[in-house]
Amino acid sequence: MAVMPEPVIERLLQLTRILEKHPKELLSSAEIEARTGWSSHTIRKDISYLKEELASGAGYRVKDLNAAIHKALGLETERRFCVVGLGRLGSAYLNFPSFGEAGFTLSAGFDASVNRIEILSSPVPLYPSFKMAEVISRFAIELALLCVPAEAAQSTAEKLVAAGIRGIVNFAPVALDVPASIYVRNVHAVDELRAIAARLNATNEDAITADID
Amino acid sequence: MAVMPEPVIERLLQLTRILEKHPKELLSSAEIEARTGWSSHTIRKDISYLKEELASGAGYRVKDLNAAIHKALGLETERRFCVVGLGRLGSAYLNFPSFGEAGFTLSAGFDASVNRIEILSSPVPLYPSFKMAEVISRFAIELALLCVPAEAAQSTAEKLVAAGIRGIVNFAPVALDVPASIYVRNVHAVDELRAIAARLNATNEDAITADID
DNA sequence: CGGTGTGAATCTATTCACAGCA
DNA sequence: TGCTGTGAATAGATTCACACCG
Repeated sequence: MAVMPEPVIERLLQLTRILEKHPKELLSSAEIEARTGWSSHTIRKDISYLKEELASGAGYRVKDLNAAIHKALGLETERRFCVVGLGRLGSAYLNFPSFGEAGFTLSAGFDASVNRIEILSSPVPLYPSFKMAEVISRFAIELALLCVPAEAAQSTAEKLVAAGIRGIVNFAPVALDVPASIYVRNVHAVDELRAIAARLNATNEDAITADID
Repeated sequence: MAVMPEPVIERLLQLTRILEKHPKELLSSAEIEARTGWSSHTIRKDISYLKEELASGAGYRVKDLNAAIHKALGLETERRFCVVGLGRLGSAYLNFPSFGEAGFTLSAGFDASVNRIEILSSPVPLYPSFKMAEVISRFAIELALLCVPAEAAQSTAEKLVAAGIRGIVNFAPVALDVPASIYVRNVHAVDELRAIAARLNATNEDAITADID
């Protein structure tokens, strides 16, 4: 199989969101274009990487397509994760629905403050931070949502890496410095606002340039 | 000026995070490579789009570089935003620090439940959802953090668009269907976990393939 | 026909190589 | 000498065009 380009993976991942909620049985590449802005060519090409029989004369069979993407991207394997840092954001994720249905099992929560752990009610066991290494290896936890304050993010990330974690979703607004073998995805509301602001700005500048021409 | 490619914008945006925290006065493209994994060539090329004098024989002047990126990407203009949906996640963002220092002003919070609004303590004024259109236009709010439950996301997004919002950071795990002129950035913990899982999987498959060869 | 599947062509981004500057 | 700046070369992703299938 030709190796799947990075952007293709990102799009297929997003596509599953649409497939999950799609009410009808079939969905054509043209409809996906209208919904996402990606050209129907791109979508057909993306789906062709799956190398499966998914079409039916009038579009893709939604269920089969979704299953094929899950299979190709390895989303079928159940994976365990933990939430580190149980402030407002972290405790919000402790109680977030929809992890389970996506094949992710929340196995533990950690916080530096023993007090905080005792106060919080949680559907999963909570531990003080010093037990991180032990708990992560005992339950074979592979992924972490890092929700500690900015100051603590780097040192906590290092502890996670030492404990054998394989991927981190970083909610703290700092760039983590970890080995290249660890997968990090940054999620910062501020960065997202900035990304939109940069685009609003670009749009305005284009308009100005167009006026001058 | 040659138009700045999309990926360049993303990288420069991320780079500001590193610059903000960098302790020294100078930073070379080689150091950035070690920190981010992007090749020093790519970084120099990216920075060359800024068309400014930023080097000093031994690397870039951190402060100047940061300022130049802010200028080029239009991050200097103060922009107002609101938080829509004040459940656990939304109320966590009401109290998030670091928006202000990045040039974003939180101007309002909205929730469908009047009760909830009265209970919450908040540093900014809170309104019931039916006042969204009025408040957004009165305060010239451009951006929104959408933190409502999945079921309400689409209809709320439509109200935001009608109210004149220009960009949405969507925390609800659904793909929004909005006009192409509205900038949407999706932030879903589940999707980030999936993206990491897909990569873990790819790594394993490569290992297996390598064994076979 | 109204769709998909896919090599080939085009367009875009990254990498290279080396000139030039402190 | 060490590092940036940038046109040119390479690699990579998207788009196209058309064969093919239900």
